[in-house]
Order: sequence, then C-alpha cells, then structure tokens
Amino acid sequence: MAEQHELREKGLRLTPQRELVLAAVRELDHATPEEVAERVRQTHPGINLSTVYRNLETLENVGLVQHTHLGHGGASYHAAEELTHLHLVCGACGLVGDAPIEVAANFVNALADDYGFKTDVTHFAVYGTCAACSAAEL
Amino acid sequence: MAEQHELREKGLRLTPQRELVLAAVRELDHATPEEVAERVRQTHPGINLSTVYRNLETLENVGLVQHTHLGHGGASYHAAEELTHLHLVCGACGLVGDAPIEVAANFVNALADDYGFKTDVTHFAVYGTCAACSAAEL
DNA sequence: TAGGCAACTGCGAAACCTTCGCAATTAGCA
DNA sequence: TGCTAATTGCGAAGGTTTCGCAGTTGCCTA
Repeated sequence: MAEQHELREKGLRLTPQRELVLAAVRELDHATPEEVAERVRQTHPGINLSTVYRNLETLENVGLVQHTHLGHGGASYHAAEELTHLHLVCGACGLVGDAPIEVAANFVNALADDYGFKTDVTHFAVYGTCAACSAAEL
Repeated sequence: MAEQHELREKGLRLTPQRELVLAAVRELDHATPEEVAERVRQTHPGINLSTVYRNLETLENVGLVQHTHLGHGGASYHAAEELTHLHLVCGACGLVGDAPIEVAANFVNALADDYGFKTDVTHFAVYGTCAACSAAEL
C-alpha cells in the first residue's frame, strides 16, 4: 500500500495524523468525524479533533474521501474508492443497509434524461423502513 | 381554510404562534426553522426560536408537516400535503429543484422487491449537479 | 546533511444549531 | 367566570463544527 505515494501525489504533506485519518476512514466505512478520531486515537492517542476535521476536509478536497448524509445532521465519511453502494437508512431502527448502485440506474438515467440532472446517489442516504421493521409494525 | 379545525382535530391548542408557524411552512415550502421563524416574525415579532422548534416538532408529530434533509446539516420543513415531489440539490450552485415522485417509482419498487425496503424518497434530497452547472463545467 | 519556509498540529475559544427547565401566560373546558 | 394543563418566552446547557494563533515538523534546496 503505497499510501505515501497517493498523499504526496495530491500535493499533501505526509503526516502521521493524516495517514491515520485516511486509514481510519478506509477501515471504518461510513464513520463520523468523532468515530474517526476515536479510531485514530487507538494508535495516536493525542490527536486533536480539529485535526481530524481538517484532514477529512483536506482529503475530501483532493478526492480521497467523500462524505454522505446518513441521518439526523452529521456527515459520515467514506473512502472514495468504496463509494460503490448506496445507503438504506431505516427510520425506525436506524440501521444502515447497503444496496448496489445499479438498483438506482434507471432512476439516475431518468433524471439525466428528463432534467439534465447528474445524480450522485451515494451522497444522501435513501430513507425508509427496512424489511424487519415493516414486518414488526404489522 | 379551516385551519383552526385541523389543529383542533389533532388535539392541539390553537395559538397564534402555532397557526403562524404552520402558515409559514405552507407559504415557504422547504424552509429551515430559522427561516420559518423569520417569516413568522413579520406578523408576530416576538416569537421565540424555541417555540418555532417546538411547534415544528409538534406539527410533525400530528402529520401536518414533515422535514427533509436538503444539505449540509439542517432540516427543512414542508407542509405534509405538498410532499409530492422529490428534491434535486445541486452541489455546485446549491439550487434545489423539484421532480415528481413518479420518476423514482421504479427505483422504489426495486428496493421494495429486492430488499423489502419501503422507501420514502422525499426524506433525503437527491444530490448531484444540475443541468446548468454541468454545462458550465465544460 | 543542515537550514529555512510553509504546511500542519494542538489548544482553546468561539460560533453555530438544537434542546431543555422553569416560571409566567393562555386556550379551552366545565 | 375559573380552573387546569398546554404552551410560551427566556436563559442556559449541550453538542458539533470552525477558527486563530503559536509551536512543530515535513520537505525542498543548497
């Protein structure tokens, strides 16, 4: 994993904190800044929350990570290369499920054809009620 | 517009603030709590932000309004009866467009069939790039 | 290999947004 | 008309995200 390479390539300095933040995002898959910080602290206890925020922003600017809105207010961060699925958030139990992007292909095409709108389905979650909760409601 | 009726029907007291909040949500169409407050203040200058928050919550509980996530963090409120369209948020210019719910029908059905997931397409916005901005990028 | 510049970090404080408790007010019932 | 509980206003608290500043440190250059 030539991680140094990818960070340097983007014109970023290689700091332990930065590497750890990127690694944490990759390991965690949709994690909040707070969760990323917690994870990083396992190997680098002193890391500051501000630093995590700043690095997430920086990494997002160079396209290595991306954020998604999974619920309430906060953003969750993903490694950019893993953004191959969309998120199904259950309003009842709060669980976040995945579905392949292809499920939305028709939808995306329809928006493109009818409105010229280029959709990024992964940015916002898809909200609804999961199978288990629908069943429980009856 | 027998507004009194609908509020009383839901078991709510009829206060000027409540009526104004509901009216503001209906007039504004997707407005943040802050925007609702501002609007209400035009006719009722003293209204407190807490009151707006509380009324939005109350009105949502009885099903008269609903909130949607259009971006960043905050929620936006809609009159429940107008939730017949989904929101297209352009990441470049920030504009919020509308599209009829039917565009997503196939998508919703696919999620229901494949995952048993009942989707509420209006709760989260659909994120992407609008026609104008896609054109401008080239 | 040493030196210097700019990027980066840590820290604290500030700026949000939202929720909460409490006392005073007020709507709607009898 | 009076009572009671819902609702309001206010201030404060809580949480998240941003910011400024001084100190540190990566990386380029000589």
